[in-house]
Amino acid sequence: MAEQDGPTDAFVARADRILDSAGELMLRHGYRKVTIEDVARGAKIGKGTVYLHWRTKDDLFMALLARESVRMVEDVAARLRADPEEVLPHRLMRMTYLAALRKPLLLAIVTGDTEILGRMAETEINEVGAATNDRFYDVLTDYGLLRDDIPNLPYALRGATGGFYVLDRVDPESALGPEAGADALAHVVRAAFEPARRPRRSVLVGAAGALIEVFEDLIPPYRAWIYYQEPAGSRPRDRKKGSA
Amino acid sequence: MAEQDGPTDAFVARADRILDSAGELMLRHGYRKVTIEDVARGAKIGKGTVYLHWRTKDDLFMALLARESVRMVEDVAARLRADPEEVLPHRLMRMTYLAALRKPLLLAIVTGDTEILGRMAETEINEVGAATNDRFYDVLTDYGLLRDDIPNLPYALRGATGGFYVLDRVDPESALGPEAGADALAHVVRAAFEPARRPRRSVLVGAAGALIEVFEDLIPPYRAWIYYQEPAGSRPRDRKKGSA
DNA sequence: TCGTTGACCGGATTTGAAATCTGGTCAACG
DNA sequence: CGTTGACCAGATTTCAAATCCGGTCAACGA
Repeated sequence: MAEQDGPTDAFVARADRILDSAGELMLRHGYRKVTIEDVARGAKIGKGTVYLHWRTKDDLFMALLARESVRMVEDVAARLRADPEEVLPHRLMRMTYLAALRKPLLLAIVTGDTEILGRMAETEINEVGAATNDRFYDVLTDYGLLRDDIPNLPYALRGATGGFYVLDRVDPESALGPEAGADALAHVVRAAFEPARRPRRSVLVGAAGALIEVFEDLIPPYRAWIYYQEPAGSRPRDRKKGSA
Repeated sequence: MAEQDGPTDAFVARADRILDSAGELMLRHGYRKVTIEDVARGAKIGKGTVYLHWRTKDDLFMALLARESVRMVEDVAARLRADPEEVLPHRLMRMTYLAALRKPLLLAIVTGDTEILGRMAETEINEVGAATNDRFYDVLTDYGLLRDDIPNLPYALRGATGGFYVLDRVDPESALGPEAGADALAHVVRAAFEPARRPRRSVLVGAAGALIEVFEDLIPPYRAWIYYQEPAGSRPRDRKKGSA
C-alpha cells in the first residue's frame, strides 16, 4: 500500500527540488527568460532528467503553479480546522487576499501578470478548478453564509474583490498596508454578500467541515497531476498540430 | 465680452474637428500607430495647423482624453439635474460604469489600457482631477450619502468597483450584459458604502446641487486647457531634459 | 539493466545596422 | 498673417545573420 504504482518516494522529492528551482527563477526572471537548463542547474541535475518528470516546459511550469495553488488550499483547510469561524466569506476572502500578497506567484496567477506568467497566463489551469469553484459557492450558499438573493453572485463577488488585487499595481501610491487593504476587502464582502444575521456557530462548524471536504477531494488529483505526468514514453501523443 | 481673449470661435470648432479625427484613429489603431499627419488628413487641414493648437502629440491626445472626461462629467451633471436621486452613490457608480462601457476611450482611461493609450497611460492626467475627486467624496460624505465609519473609503470604493471594469477583459467568457454587470456593481456599492437608511429627498436634492456645483467648477479650466494650449510661440519652454 | 545525462538538432528568438518613418520646425505661400 | 508641407534629426521598423533553447536520444556508469 505504501507504493503501489504511484512514484511515491525520492522521485517526488526530486520533483520538488526542480519545482523549487523553477519557482525561484520564475520570480526573479519571469517565465520567458528561464531556461530548462537553468532550472536543472538550480536543482543540481541534468537537463534530461527534468523531462523524466514533465513532458514540456509548459507542463513543468503548470505544475509549479498548481503546487502553489494546492499549498494555499491546504493552508486554508488548516485554518478552517483550527477555527471554523474562518469560513465566513469575508474571513475567507481576507485570508486569500493576504496569502496572495505574501506569495508572489499566487498574485501573478490571480492578476494574470503576463510578465511573470508568460504564456501560462493564457492556458486554462482551471478545468477541475472551475468545478471546485462551483462547489465552493454551493457550500457557502447552502449553509446560508452567502445571501441567496443576489443575481450572478460569482460574477459580482469576483468584480467586488478583483479590484483590490489590481489596485496596487495600477496606482502604487495609493498603497495602504496589506492589513488595511485586507480589512477594506473584508468589509465589502461582509456588507455586500453576507446575510445580515450572523449564523449560529454550529452552522459555521458544519460549513467549515463541508468546505474542508471539498478541498480534500480536490487535492489528491491535483497532486497526482503535478508529480506524475505520463513520462513522455507511453504514447506518441501528437505534439503541435500535425494532420494525418 | 463675446471674445475677450479666449479663442472662442471657429478656432474651437477646428480643434474639435482635429480631436474628432484623433479620437476615431486612436480607437482604430491605438496611440502608437496614429501619426499627426493622419490626424491632420482626417480633419482636412495641414499638418502644421495641428501645432497651432497643441505643442506636442502628447498634448493633443491628452486634450482628447480630457474632452472625453469633460463630456462624461457634463453628462452626469445633466442627469443629476434631471433626477436628483441619481446622486445616490450606487446610482452614480452604475451610471459611470455604463458610460465607460459605452465610450471605449473612457474604458481605456479607467483600465489603463496600454494598447490604446500608449504612453498616455503613464502621464498624470489628474492634477486637478485628484482635487475634484476629494471634493466629490467630501460632498457625498457631508450629505450622509456615504457611510462615515469606513476607513480608507476612497481606497475601498476603488477596490470594490475597479474589478468590474477589468473583469470582462480578464475573463471575457464570464461576460454578462452591461446592465447585469452594472446592477451587480450597484448592489455592491449600495450594500457596502451607503448608510442603511435612505436619505430624505431634500437631502438628495441638496447633494445633487452641491455635486453639480463641483462639476461646474471643474469644467471651465479643463475646457480652457483642452482648447487653448499656449501656442508654442510664447516661451521657448525647455523641451526634453537640457541642462544649462 | 536502467536511471541519468549532456551533445546535438532545428525551429524560435535575438541582434544590430540599414532603411524607413514621424514628431516638430519654419521659410514661403496666398 | 493664418496656413502649409518640405525638411531635419532622432526614433522606430526591418530583416537577415547569429544565437539560443526546448526537446531527443545514444551513450555512460552504477
